[in-house]
Amino acid sequence: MSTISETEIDQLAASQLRSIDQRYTKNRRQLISILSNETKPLTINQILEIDSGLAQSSVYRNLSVLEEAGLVVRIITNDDHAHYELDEQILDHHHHIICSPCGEILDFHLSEKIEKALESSLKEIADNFGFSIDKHRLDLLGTCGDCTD
Amino acid sequence: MSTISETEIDQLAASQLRSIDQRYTKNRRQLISILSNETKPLTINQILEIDSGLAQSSVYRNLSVLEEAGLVVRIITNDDHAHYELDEQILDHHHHIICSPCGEILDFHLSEKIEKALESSLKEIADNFGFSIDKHRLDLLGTCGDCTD
DNA sequence: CCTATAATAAGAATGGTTCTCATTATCGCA
DNA sequence: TGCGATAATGAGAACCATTCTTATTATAGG
Repeated sequence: MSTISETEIDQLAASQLRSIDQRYTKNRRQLISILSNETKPLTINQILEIDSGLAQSSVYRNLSVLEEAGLVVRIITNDDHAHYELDEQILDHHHHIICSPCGEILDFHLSEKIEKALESSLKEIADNFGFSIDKHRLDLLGTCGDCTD
Repeated sequence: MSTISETEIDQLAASQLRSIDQRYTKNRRQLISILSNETKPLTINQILEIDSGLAQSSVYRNLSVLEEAGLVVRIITNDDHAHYELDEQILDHHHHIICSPCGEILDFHLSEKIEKALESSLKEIADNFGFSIDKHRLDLLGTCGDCTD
């Protein structure tokens, strides 16, 4: 579930795809739609469960195109399956809380104060390493309530 | 390069392996030794380059055993290859700065102040989600100086 | 409504990682 | 120190998420 409207997402998607010479096709619309109805990152299998009409190979390819367009982010954890969600320009900057036993990923937000302090600290560190920063990610690893029972 | 001595690491390794009914064999000693001479996480291939006498399948299996024993951590990024380094009980708590183009991973430390603030904030968040936390990880993603040239 | 080009989808191929199993090493015990 | 039981090793096979191939279908632009 995103903070901006479905229409705005569509405009953004069309525009960013066009800028890398890609079309905003029916399949790609459907992927954006599925992801924008979720509050958590989905695996390919979860996407196929939601819409069994999609071809697996197309889902892989299109998520990859959407990632290149900066619309979707692929999340890699220790789980076997990658998870996908909308980019932060659509969702807001946030982080992930991951249940190691079941692989489930949920989104969480840091307080603005800590987030800012962290960012300025990270900027300084990157400078010292001679890195240009793209972004940071913060994961909380543990066990969810369901897996504890 | 770790802050505690090789001897202390060996004792820790022997003890923690014993506690999960595993032996501290020659191959496992060699892996611990290789990792303790590094300041950054290594891939399986890098480990095999350092000691070509090791069998790939044994390296995979033993790193997995060492991980179960809590001595080694496997780091998954968007890179194709997993990276391995000694656990934080040996190395100190730290985070990773990752070069997306070349896959290189370096260690960095956050100031104690920010680290503490972050930890208490994360603890609160985990409680709200009904999660028991194992640990957190913070990655800085960007491009290193070598890949910028 | 054509034509050129891009997207689709089914299945093959890829490749990092895990598994299998015959051989070798190690521990506990007498 | 030697023996027997059990664990570790390593070469190669198997696995499986992901990527690639290619023939077919859809789309944009004139």
